[in-house]
Amino acid sequence: MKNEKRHPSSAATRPATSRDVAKRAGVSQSSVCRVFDERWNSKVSPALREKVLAAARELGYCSNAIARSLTAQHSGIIGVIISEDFNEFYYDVMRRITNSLQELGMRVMLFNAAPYRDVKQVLRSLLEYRVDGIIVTAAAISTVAEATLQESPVPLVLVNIYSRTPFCSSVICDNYSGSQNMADYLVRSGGQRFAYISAENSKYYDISDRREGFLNGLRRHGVYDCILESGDYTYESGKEAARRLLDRPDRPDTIFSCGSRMAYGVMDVARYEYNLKIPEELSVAAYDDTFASALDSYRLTTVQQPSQELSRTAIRLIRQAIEGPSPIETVYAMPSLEIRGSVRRTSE
Amino acid sequence: MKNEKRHPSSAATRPATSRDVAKRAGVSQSSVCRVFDERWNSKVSPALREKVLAAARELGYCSNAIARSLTAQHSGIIGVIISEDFNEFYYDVMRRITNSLQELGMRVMLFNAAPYRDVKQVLRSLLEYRVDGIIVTAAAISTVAEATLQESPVPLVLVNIYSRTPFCSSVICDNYSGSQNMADYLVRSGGQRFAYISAENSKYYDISDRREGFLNGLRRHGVYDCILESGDYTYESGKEAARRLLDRPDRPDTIFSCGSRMAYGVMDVARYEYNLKIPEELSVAAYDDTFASALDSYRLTTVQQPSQELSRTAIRLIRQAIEGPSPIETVYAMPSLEIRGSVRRTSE
DNA sequence: CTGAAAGCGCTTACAG
DNA sequence: CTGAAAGCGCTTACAG
Repeated sequence: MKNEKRHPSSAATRPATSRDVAKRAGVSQSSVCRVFDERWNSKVSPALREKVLAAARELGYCSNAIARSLTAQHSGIIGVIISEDFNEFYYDVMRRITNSLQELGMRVMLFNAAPYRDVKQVLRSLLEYRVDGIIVTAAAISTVAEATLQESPVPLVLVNIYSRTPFCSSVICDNYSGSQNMADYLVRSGGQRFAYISAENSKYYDISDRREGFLNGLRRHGVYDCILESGDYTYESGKEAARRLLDRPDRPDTIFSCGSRMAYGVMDVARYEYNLKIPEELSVAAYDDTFASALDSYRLTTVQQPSQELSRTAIRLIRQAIEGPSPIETVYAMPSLEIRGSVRRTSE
Repeated sequence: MKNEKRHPSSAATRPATSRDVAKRAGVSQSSVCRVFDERWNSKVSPALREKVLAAARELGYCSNAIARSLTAQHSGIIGVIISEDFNEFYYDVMRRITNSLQELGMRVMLFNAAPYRDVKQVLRSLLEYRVDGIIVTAAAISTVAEATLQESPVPLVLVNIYSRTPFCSSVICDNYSGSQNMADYLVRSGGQRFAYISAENSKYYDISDRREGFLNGLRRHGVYDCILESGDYTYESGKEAARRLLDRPDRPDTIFSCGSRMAYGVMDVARYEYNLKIPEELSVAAYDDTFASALDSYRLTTVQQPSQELSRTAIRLIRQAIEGPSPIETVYAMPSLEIRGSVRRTSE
């Protein structure tokens, strides 16, 4: 379906420049720029100001940020690197970061660092555009990528990337505490035989913390036994792990999964294949609160990651780093428990 | 948790320029640039090339895309405008668009056009950075925003925004056909009494097409009766609509919702409050295939939007428009049916 | 408060 | 194939 209309020719007449406006208004080019520069426009006489504004309006003047970036030696652009395979949670974080940056008058240049794609290239692109700073909000950054990032000459902030030897500021969900708190809750709710489903093969850094936090949380209550299973974060792998778990003679009565998608699989297998009642006969809980958790068919109790705190902190850290030399901070954001109906309450 | 390390000073030594490299390599500045310009680097002698590359490596030279944009009169940046309240589907579209653009060597400048935020401002920012083109992938663009976009001097492509008087190219899901095909399927599956849940109060353009396509699809099979209900796209509103529907003496046996979240609400109310078996006693289907639809607890039959075709077409259209004057196209992308278990099959 | 001039780091004809 | 020069559209001292 085509018609005779055409796009505005991309070879259209050049947009007006400050020089054009100056000529029309009968003032100097520098004066025009001063009118459009917040730091100066108070120190400009109202008369000149009016003339310039009028001329600018007539010519449809729109100042050239590219030229400004070149002379001002900062671009007003923040590079944001996300990860290809990221989920609802990271999407939410990205949305918040974009919003905040936009409100602060900064621009976002977005890059997707697919696992297979070279982070080096992405970083290079970012540096070519002389971004003022970079926020890396990626679950899956390999250690080689980390080495690359380490060479960045511009301020960097890492979101949810754990580094043994911090070379820049970062904000991280406290996965250990999140899991530990869940362990507390599950023990107090009356759990007896526990199982934990991990996703070890994943390149996500945070997995071991979630497991360690959980196991340690149990231990603090004198529970030293916990069946360990694993999947790959998918619904299907959760179902398979559940079958292995529920086929055991020493079947667990409480299953905690390091991701909610796997937990949906556990619940569906338990109910539809093993005819188990949830939570009466089996308690299920998971890390990461995704959409389906709130639906009546699941009502899954979860550890909710603090996406707002994460993004706020990331913004604060990157602004600080851009302002000038600042100490490297590692901030831990506290997750919270989202209690729903998938865990039975026999005690308390 | 702070430590003594510091971010690389943002007032660090200036990055090396082509002039620095030239000096070090003992060649002219233009030669340096030619080595780094794909269009030229074949017409450069290997000897000179080597010298330049070596010097560049030593100085850690990274060409300045800002300066290049200024002289080359194009920035290599595409503005992408998304909508604050958008869902999984739009997120997927955005991801694909970002990926493709990145692979084509273009940069993405991302803006979030919240309904309350001025599209005018977003457009202005984009124009200041002299983006080469703009892709608007937003479900919620008001007509006033449309008027603003209309003034864009740079090529524009609209994704899923319907305009009565097309002023630029766009790619749109064929909501009418999607619904009509679902109507076909539901009638052939043996549906008798139909209901449609809309979300009329939404500012989304596409809603009436989904309804009309559905009603017309029914009519083509001689079905002129369809109960009309409405919600606001949320799970809760779907539950409420379901209660009203299932309380009727002429209770429908087939419910089609214009969004899947509302359909989850319908299913949960039907099963848990009305003790209805799905699909035996009630068939449910929805527009838009989101994650939970594939879970065993729902197995919702849906109309799946063609996110890949949508993004591919958007890329093609924006490239065309940037290349030069091109006819305005309105491309319709065909959705497909994702058949699962939420609709009974009594005939055929 | 305003203007003239230099310069940001490239690209692009134009010579040679 | 290589270099010198002008210019992209701003900002930033420096005068006045």
